[in-house]
Amino acid sequence: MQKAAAEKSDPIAAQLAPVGRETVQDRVYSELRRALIGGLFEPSQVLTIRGLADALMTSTMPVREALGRLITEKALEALPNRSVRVPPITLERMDDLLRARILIEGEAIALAATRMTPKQISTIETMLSEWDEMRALKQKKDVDREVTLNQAFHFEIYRACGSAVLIPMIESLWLQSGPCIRVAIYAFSDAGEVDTAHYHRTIVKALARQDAREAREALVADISRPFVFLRNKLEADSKKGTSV
Amino acid sequence: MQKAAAEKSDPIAAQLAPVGRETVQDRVYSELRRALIGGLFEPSQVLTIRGLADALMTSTMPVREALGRLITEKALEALPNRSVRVPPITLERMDDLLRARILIEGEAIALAATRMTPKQISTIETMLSEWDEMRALKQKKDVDREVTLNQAFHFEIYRACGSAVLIPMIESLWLQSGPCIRVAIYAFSDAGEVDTAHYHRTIVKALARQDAREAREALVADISRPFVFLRNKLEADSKKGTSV
DNA sequence: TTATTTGATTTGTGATCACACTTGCATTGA
DNA sequence: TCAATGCAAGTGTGATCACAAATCAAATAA
Repeated sequence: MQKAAAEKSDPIAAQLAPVGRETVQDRVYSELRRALIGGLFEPSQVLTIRGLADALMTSTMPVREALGRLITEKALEALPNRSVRVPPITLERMDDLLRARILIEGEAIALAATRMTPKQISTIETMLSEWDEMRALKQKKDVDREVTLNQAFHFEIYRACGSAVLIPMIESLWLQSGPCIRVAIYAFSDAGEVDTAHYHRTIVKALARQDAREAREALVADISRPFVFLRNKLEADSKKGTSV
Repeated sequence: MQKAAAEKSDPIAAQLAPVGRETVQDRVYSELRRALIGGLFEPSQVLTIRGLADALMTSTMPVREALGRLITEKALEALPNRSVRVPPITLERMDDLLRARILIEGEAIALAATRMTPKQISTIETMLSEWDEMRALKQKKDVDREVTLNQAFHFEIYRACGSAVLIPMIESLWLQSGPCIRVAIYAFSDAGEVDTAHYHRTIVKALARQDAREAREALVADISRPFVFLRNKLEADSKKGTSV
């Protein structure tokens, strides 16, 4: 067992090649998670185990376990028929989600404000310029990249709060609001330009000053935007037609 | 298909006998959940799929899916060996859990304070007297019943907050702090009597007055107790012996 | 034409099997 | 005596199968 001997004598190499290999189940779970946060599935869409298994080139086994996990996180919904779908959007649910996000992400950024290192601050400052880059070549909106960049920015901050309890809850909330957000972003592009970078800049300034109160307020403004926008849109739509 | 016809013509009966039967997986999941919240497993205990399957008289399939779900909720922990255990108790984790619980359960009870109906208030008032009953025959402390009653009291309140997002998060937090709580309750009984009913009575009074602020403060006092108690105990223990 | 029924297909669930990896213990060697 | 080696039991993971329930479609009856 030369490999084990090498790991024992060289703990650094052991860390570089961690013993825990990635399972198929984890890959499927991450894949579905990414798709949900990015809003690649649309609300009320029904997912089948065999369908996903074919799409992900694996058997049904890893898929059903991943689906079960996503259901417990309320990222998916189990219908009484035993079929699973991505939860539909309702006004009540949106308000509920936004309130929870304000509460928890607000607390996380307040904690982060007092704990972020200069290095971490400069990391999120660098991210700001990426928005400018993206705006420079704004011939076509790259929604995927917007979502990814926005997510990276927020979680870089949340990670700094140092709470192993809050962060998974925030991930769960993003998972649940993913479908709504994607719809809202598409609605944004119809309604003209909206400057996410401006909101993020305000957040960075507050964090640089270690001003927890300002940071929280700026964050609330940032995450509220898509929700209030989508809410207005849905209410306008329901006025025009009686049906949803 | 007379059954389908009956359901279609009688939607009430359909609700009384919901089509979704309980699966074995759900039963296993609930069982493990209950055991964890009740603290029947001790911290750092390793659980095996086949062992649980035998204990629950089923095959490995429902167990592995239930374990996967509990791992995503951070109620259990996946070690790099691929074995799963109930997470060990650390001071950092306890503080982290308590802060999150104060934040979220505090918000839930504040919402509930403005929404609870007189009927709901009287329900939790009834629960208070059960504590007195239990204290009457206090020859032996019935920890299981204490845990169950405490849980029923709190969730009767949380349900009234009307948030489909906050309640699952609270359940997840209870799942995570279950093992700690059990340890703390046993420590309580060593340290003499502690009057849970007194704290609950204060909460009920505040809720009856629809005083959200008072209710939140009383709740914080209630849920903080086992944590600060256990914290003191752990710190005292670590002073006596260098090892944990 | 419309509503009902019947049959075929699809789908989720649970059990079992095969494989790879880990763990623990006994044997062997220095 | 002690460390290293090798074997055996145990464990998690993924695939496949069997079965029951649900869904859909065509065919039949009113």
